[in-house]
Amino acid sequence: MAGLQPVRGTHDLLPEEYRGHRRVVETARAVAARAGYGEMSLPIFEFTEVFQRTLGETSDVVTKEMYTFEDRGGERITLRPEATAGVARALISGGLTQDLPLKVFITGPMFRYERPQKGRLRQFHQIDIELMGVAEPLGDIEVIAVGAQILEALGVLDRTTLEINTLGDAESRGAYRDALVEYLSDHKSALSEESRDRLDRNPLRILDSKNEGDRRIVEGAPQYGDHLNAESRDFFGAVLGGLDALGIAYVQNQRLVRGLDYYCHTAFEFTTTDLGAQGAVLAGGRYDGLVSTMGGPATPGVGWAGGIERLAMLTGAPEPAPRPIAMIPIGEAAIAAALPLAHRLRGAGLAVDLGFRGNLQRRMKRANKIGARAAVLLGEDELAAGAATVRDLDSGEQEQVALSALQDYLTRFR
RNA sequence: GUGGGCGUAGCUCAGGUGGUUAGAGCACUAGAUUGUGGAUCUAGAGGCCGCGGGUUCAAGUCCCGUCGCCCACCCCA
Repeated sequence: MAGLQPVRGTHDLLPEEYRGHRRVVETARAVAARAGYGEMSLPIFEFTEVFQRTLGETSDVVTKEMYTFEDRGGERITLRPEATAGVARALISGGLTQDLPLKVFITGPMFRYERPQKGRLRQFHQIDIELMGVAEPLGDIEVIAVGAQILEALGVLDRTTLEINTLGDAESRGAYRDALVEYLSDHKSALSEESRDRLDRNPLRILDSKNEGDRRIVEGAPQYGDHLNAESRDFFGAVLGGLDALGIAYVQNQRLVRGLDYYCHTAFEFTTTDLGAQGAVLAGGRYDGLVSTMGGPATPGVGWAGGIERLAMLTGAPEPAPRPIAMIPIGEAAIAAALPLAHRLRGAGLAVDLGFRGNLQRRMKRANKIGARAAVLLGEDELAAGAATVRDLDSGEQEQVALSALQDYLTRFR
């Protein structure tokens, strides 16, 4: 069976599986639209710097997961690993800073060069909303609330836990970072190799370590909460207060740190234990520094991304496809007549299947196989009478219907 | 990048300690049934047993390598 294979970590989405994806996307799109988030589409590749600068030179995504290549003009191009940086770039290059707040919904493929496993692919799909130009905690609350509402609409909210944390503002983050580095340096020899490596480059990530020894050391580490300045504490308090007011349950998790460098203040993740090791199903946070690090005017932002594959797995079997009506001509004359008839009925909004070959029995079998709701039999007798025999494939009952009344009659099978 | 498991028909899988024409179920095609589907029966088609090398009189089976898939670490959506 060697030969043609899909590229590792990519996946064909056949119609049945794709219905599950569509349900996620359509639900999210509708919920987001009600909150005023309009859908936009972005290029799936950008200049490499767009991601390199914004995601942070030390993040895993940038250091080892980007699909980067040189195009024919010698430009360094990267397939987008996430959507937020692209929105920020569009905001700046498209002059949208004059029209804030910007509220957008995005969906499409993302690319990360990782080792595939359950719920993790190299080409995967996300839904994503971004709110830019709002510095108030009300923005964080709305964005999280929309996420929760989408999960609710998908029927999976009660299978997730909202974990939330604050990274504070730049001042708090700096103060905490200093305290953390001081503490960890005292235990440096006991840290795992990887964590020792992170001590200089990205110490906050050590809090996230799953290494046994590291975890024990982290237990005694200074708490984030103790180093927040008053402003950051108030901000976080307001966010939590808003969630309380909306009845959105959450768990504070001081170890929740975002992998991408541009986050500040609120960080959150809706997680599940039902998908194996890849538990994050919808995650995001606030990124007030992003637009300015890209060279644009200081513009606050909040947003999240949700994994469509993971959400689709969680929602389970997709809804069955709508049941068509099978058009079954018998004989040459009927075949000639069936095509325009099917065309007209389709034009009127009915789902009509017309097979390409076969006798009556074959076509009936096919009708059954595709789950047709009814069969429209068209033979010599019917043609002569200007009618068709319509058979209800569930009950087995059938009756003759004049062609002029056929369209009306068939609507009962929708 | 690191570990573990697995690669046999379109799909799900059998094929003790090597032994000659490689099997089943589902799906597919045809017929039983020339204007009536689902059920049943009959027949048929479908395999470089992932790939390459090695051991052997003999390899789907044992050994080495390689590629791929899955799961986990890591990271995240």
